This record gives sequence, structure tokens and C-alpha cells, in this order.
Amino acid sequence: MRTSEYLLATQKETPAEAEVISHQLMLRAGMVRKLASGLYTWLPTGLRVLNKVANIVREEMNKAGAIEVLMPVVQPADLWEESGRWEDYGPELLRVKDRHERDFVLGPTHEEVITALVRNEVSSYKQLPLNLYQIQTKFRDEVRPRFGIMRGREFTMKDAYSFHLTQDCLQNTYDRMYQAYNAIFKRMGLEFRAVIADSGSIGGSTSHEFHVLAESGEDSIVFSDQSDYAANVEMAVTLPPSSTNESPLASECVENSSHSSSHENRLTTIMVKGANEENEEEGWVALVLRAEHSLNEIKAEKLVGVKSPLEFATDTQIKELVGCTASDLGPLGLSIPVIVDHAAAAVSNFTCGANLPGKSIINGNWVDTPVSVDIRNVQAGDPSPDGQGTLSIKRGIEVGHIFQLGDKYSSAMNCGVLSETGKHQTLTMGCYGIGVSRIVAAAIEQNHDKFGIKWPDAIAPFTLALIPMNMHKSQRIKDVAENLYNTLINKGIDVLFDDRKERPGVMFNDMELIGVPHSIVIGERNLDNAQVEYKCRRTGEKQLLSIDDVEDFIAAL
RNA sequence: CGGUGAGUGGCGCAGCUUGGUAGCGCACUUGGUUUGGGUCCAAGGGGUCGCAGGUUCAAAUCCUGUCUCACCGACCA
Repeated sequence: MRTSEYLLATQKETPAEAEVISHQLMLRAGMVRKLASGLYTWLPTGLRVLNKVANIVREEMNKAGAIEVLMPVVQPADLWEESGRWEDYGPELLRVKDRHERDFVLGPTHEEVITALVRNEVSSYKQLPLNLYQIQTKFRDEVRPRFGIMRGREFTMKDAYSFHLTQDCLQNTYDRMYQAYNAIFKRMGLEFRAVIADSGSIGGSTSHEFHVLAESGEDSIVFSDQSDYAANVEMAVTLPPSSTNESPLASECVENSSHSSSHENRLTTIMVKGANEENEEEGWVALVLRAEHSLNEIKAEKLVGVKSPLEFATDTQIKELVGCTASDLGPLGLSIPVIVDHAAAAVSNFTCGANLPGKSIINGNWVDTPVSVDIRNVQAGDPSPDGQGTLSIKRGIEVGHIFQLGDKYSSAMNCGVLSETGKHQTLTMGCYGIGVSRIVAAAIEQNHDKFGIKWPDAIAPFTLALIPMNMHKSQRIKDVAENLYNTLINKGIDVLFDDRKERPGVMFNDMELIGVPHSIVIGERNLDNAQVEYKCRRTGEKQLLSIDDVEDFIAAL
């Protein structure tokens, strides 16, 4: 590609709206332009990266036995009514009507469509297992789109769905996808981690997320320093203390009018809505943690007796029920059910609120050793749940997620086959997503410097920049540049030939901004020795090459 | 949806308090100059100031309404 025939679209200044570095650089490097909130046009440079990412995903999925299909973005509402998600999905599902007033949705995901397809096309166990995928545009009407392409409303996703007769078979495909995902992110040259994850609203049991590690990541992931254990903070379990606390039988409740909030054995009590076994609202529940720990809301709302989603009591409600403020709440003598975190149950001689205005209890102790549960977030330094090593915490950007769905959709939509014994059997499913467009942004978050993007070779928009110095003044430079360009293009290398009549500095800056990993600079200075200069974007390393060696040198990169 | 802030040429901003009919830098066009790290000079083109209404002789500026966008909180690839 010649810059003179290309839409480079680089900018010196960063648009004010861009907060995170990947968004800023994608705008400045001329990769994307915003059309409306969460909606972006991909310019040529951005699209090149997006396509490279998509192709790696496609190749590895094919290798792993998945088969590509393409489903519509617009889907009939009946399918969503059948699965129950027309009601459940909420306002993120963009609903539209056609000219006949029939309801449709813009697909945020494709479980319904694929399940409807498979129940019609597959009728025998002999056709299983089956793993179908597509790389396609999704639409989710996000409450707050942000970070540019990272959380857009319209985005490109690879979604795969597998169908099986047995759990063993599902596990087998799941493992294969897990391996494929590792291969995909490795090929892209990204630093990533697979972690145990919450399966969220999509449903199902076993689930792993794949995170690109970056300081700016929205998720916290934890992992052991001595084993393979890695999990999203949402899911990382804390262990009950090994030595159960032999607490004194009687509680020595000493009331104290002054809040001694800095006490190291202080307990925090949080009041939330209670629920019966059907998750119908019922009364209140107190959650008790050590003050230095934070509540894990996902763990808490999974508890029987706690309303899901979590609903915190307001100051007024606490006042009405207990007669004090939130900070005066304590576990001792409360008339509502009390749920105690492992760590909180293990302390003795603790300080806590006395459920009286302005009063604290010091040297409090549990009357009966309470049954404790895991409701806090793990902290760096906690022991790893697998018993090996301690945990550390890093930030990650979620770029992939694999689930074992079970029969949630197949039974709701009656998707089954005849088994070997001639009986109808409902299928069990897996689903596997990759945020293709998000990977582009995540890769930048992980690979940039003050000059711009530093693409890993595998997903760079161009592999090589050809930068002639003042070509318009030197026929000799022009000849060498044109020759090299033709040679390298014929070799199948993605070359960006900067044939603009620009000053060297402009060219250097643009090529570094858009992050071309390798460049060749052609100047009079080195041409006298039949040499050109090679520069590596990632390492900054420079070296002189004889013109005749360029072809081989680049091919060997 | 709640909280905060912003809408002025393609981008970054000033002007608004103290109404008088729009300005700067970048980018763009032309000519010259310069040439291994965003040269310099000159001459140009482009905006009725988000939208609607109001006050006024006069509104980017004051008032009302409305739309849009960004940032901070609960969801997700």
C-alpha cells in the first residue's frame, strides 16, 4: 500500500472525549471514527487490524473442529419469547418493529437462533457433537458505552455454540475450546490469563474467562504464585481459617460511648434485603465482615436467604428496624438473621457496633461459634484456595469467555435428537465467545509507548513501513524504494510505502503512531554504501542492511 | 437510571461574567523556502457559535425548554 493512495487519517491532537489510551491512540492513528455513542466506523488501518484478529480466530477455531456459519443480526422476537429472554434480557436488548408491526431484536448474542437451527437440522445422535461458530456484528444497547471500541454498543464478536448428547462430550469440546483460546491469544502475541469465572446471566455452570493483562483493565483477577490457580475476583474463594477459634463462651459485652473505629479487630455489619427460598423478598439479613475486608456481592447474592440482586438497606430503614445508624450496626443481639464471613467468625475480642446510637462493643466475642460462609473478596496475600501458594491480584480486560450451558436453551426450545436407543434426548450445550473488536483495543492497552502503538507482528495493520527520505529530490532513492516495495509486496509482505512528499519527521512520527512493527529507511547517506537502515518499533533497535539483504532479512522476521 | 461537566470551522481551544454580529493553534489550498525526527514565510478557503423559543434596537454572550456527548457508580465479549 502506498500512503498516497491510502486514507492514513492520523491526527496530532487527541479528541477530548477519549479517556483511555487505546481510545486516544485509535483515534489519533486513524483506526476508527465515532458516529454516535458506542458506534464506530472502522477506517482502513483499524479494519486491517480487526481482520487480522478475526482471521487468527477463524483459523484456530477451524483447527479445533468448529465450523463457520453466519446468522442474521435481526432476529424474530418469537425465538426470544420461546427461550424466556424476551422478558429476562432487559433494556440492553434493542427491540424493533418491522413495517407489519412484528417484533424483532438486534441480536446481542445468538443462542436462540443457533438452537432453532440445530433442532431443525440435526435429528440423530450420529450428527453429534457439533460446534458451530460465526464472526459477526452484535448489538447491545449498553447503559453507558465507554472507552471507545472497548465497550461499544455495536461490536464484532466470535461466538461458537456446541451441541452434545452427554456431559463428557461437552467437557471434551470445552477443553478443546480452552486450548484453542490459549492458542489464539498466544498467536496474537498478547500477555493473557485464563481464569475461573462466574457464568453470569447466560446461565450454566463451568466457565472460564480469558483476560488480557493491562493496568487499565476493568476486572481484577487473582492467581496463585505457586500453582495454576487463577480466577476472577468475583469467583475466588476464601478458605475458612484452619484453626477453628475456641472462643470464650460468654460474650463480654462492654459498651463504650466513643467509637473506637481504628481497632484492629473491628467488624463491619451490612444490612441487606432477605429472601425466601424462591428469592421472594422477605425481611432483612445482616452480613458481617472484618472491617479490612470488602463484601463480594456476587457471593452474597447467591446465598439462600439473601435477595438477589443484592439490595442494601437505606439509613432510614436501618433506623426504623434497629434504631441506630449504619455505622452503629453490630452482629450481637440483632433480631434479624446474621450471616458471618469466615474471617469475621474467627476473631475474638472484637470491636463492633452495639446497635445503639453512638455505642460500640469492645472485647466482644461470639456466644456460640457461628457457622461461617465465604462472602468477602480475596485480598493479595490470602492463601490460594487450592492450598498451594498465596494469591496476587492483577488487572485484566476480558476478551474471551467460555461456558458450559447445559440444557438451558435446548430444553426451553426443545432441541434434541434420537439417541442410539431410539429415544428423544435433549442436547446439552456449550458456548464460547471472543470479543474480536475488543481485542484490538486491549492489545493497544498492553502495547503502547509515548510515540504510539507497538503492534505485535501478528495483528499489525502493516508489517513493514518503507520510508524514503526526500524521494522527490533523488531519483536514486526513488528507484531503490520502488524496487524494494515491489519485491516485498510480491513476497506477500504487508508493506506501507510512505511516498508522500513529507519531511522525514512527519513520516517517522506517523509510522510510529500507527505502530508498524518494522521499518526500512532509505536515505542518500547510507545509499552511498548500498545500505538502508532497519528499525524495530518494539525494541528501538536499529541496524544497517545491505540493499540486497533486505528481502531475506524481512522474510526471516 | 442517578451524580458531575461540556456543546463555537475536520481536531484542540479562547470569547460568554461586563450583549454590539466570531477569533487563535493544528489540519486544508496556492506560491516560495527547508530536508534523517511534526521547517519557516506569505497569501487563501472553510463556522451565522447543538436545536427551539423568549428578552432586546441588537444575542455565541441573558432567560426557558429540548437534544447530544463525555466522565464517576450497578452489567458484559
